[in-house]
Parts: sequence; structure tokens; C-alpha cells
Amino acid sequence: VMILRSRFLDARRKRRNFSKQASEILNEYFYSHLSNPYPSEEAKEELARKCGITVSQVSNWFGNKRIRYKKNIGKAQEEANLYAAKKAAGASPYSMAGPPSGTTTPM
Amino acid sequence: LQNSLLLSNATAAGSAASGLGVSLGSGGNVGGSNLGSCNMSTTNNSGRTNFTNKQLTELEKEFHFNRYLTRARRIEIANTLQLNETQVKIWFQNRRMKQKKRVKEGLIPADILTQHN
DNA sequence: CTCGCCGATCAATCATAGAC
DNA sequence: AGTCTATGATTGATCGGCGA
Repeated sequence: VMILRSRFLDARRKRRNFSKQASEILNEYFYSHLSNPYPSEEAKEELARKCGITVSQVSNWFGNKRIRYKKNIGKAQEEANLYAAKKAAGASPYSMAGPPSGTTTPM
Repeated sequence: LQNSLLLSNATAAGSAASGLGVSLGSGGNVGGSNLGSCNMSTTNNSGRTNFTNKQLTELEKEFHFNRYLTRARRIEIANTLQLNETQVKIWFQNRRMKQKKRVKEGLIPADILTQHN
């Protein structure tokens, strides 16, 4: 009924998925910091710059990622873990905090 | 679709927005998703409270009037909107953070400081 | 010691873009 | 062109830290 007006005022939620490359960068950071996936404000700014998105968007991404990663564990998430496995192994620009034993339960 | 008209502000403008009383109503408290003109808010299965449009509209109006609340004002609003003082307090805190975020990023409003009180 | 605020985060949900 | 899933954004509420 009134839901009509939302359509346009809610233009904000007319989101656009981030570029494949941006997702790549964000995931690389996330999986190479699984033991502590909480980037500092500075790190967020750098990620935002590299990804071409805003700092808030980086925060939203990590917020969603942490929750959604946690709500899985043991699913294809482990698979995506190979993200860090290879990427990080190659040349990770950040400190590769190595969790105690391989697959861990960070959060 | 639930929606929102609750985001009437956003881009500057004092947005008087579309005043409507509108429809929908149902009542209940828990479980009954309501929206629209009912006075009582509903609580989710979890602890999240679903404020009604009326409550949000009033809170928004008050916020534009004054970004900070006094104890007295808080009590008054909580009473009027049938919310806890804590909920009103939290709403204002979140609202301030929201505005700060908007000012920080996109150019929203930098002035809307109709400081009165 | 208590209280409000800030900043960051959580957790559930909304609405849509994109996959099938 | 639908239906279902992935994902970015929003928001009430919580947590730790500060200062009055």
C-alpha cells in the first residue's frame, strides 16, 4: 500500500555488488587474518582505497563476513579457506597470524 | 517487503515528508508484525524491538529539534511513545552515530542543528 | 560508584543483484 | 521471466573504555 514510496526513497539500497577484484582483496585480508578479522581504522582505509569503496562499506563487509562465516564453519567455508592457503602463502602483505592448529575456530 | 519511510531524512532537507497516517495495524506484541499506525511496538523473538512508524517519526522529529536529550525530555518521550527510557536513549545514540556517518561520508547535512531547547 | 556517550560490533532482517 | 541464493545495507541492542 504505502510500500510504494519506499521504491524510490530507498534508492540507497540500490546496492551494486563490489567488483570481483575488490571481493578478492577483502577475502584475502579476511582469510589471512582469521584469528583476528578486525582491521584497524587505518587498515580499513587502505582496503577501501584499494577496493574503490568507502570505509563504511569495508566495515559492512567485514561485519557481514564475520557473522556469515561463523554461521557456517564446516561448510564450503572451509573450502574458501584455501583462499588464504594459497594467496597468503604466496605473498601476503599483512602479518599472517597463524592460528594454533590449522583449521581453527577464531571467533 | 516491509519498509521504510522511516528514512525520510537522509539527504538534507527538513523533509516534512509525506505525512500519512496510513494503514496497517494489527496488534499484538510478539510475533505480530505490524507497521503503520499502531501505537505499541513489537518485540522480536530475539530481543530486537520493532518500533512503529509513529514512534520513529516522533523520535526523528525530536532529534531534529535537539540531538541530545535531557533526563526530563527522555522520560517525557519514553512515556509518550510507550518505550523504555533506555530504548529512547539508545535510539538517540544510534541516531547521532548515523548522522555522523552521513556527514563524514556523503555530503548530507552539516548544519541541521536547529539547536533549541 | 553510577551514568551517558562514543566507537565498534553483533545479529536479525530487508531488498535487491545475480545465478540457475 | 520466474525462483532461489548471495550479499550490501540498516538498525535495535551490547560491550569496553572514558570522562563527568
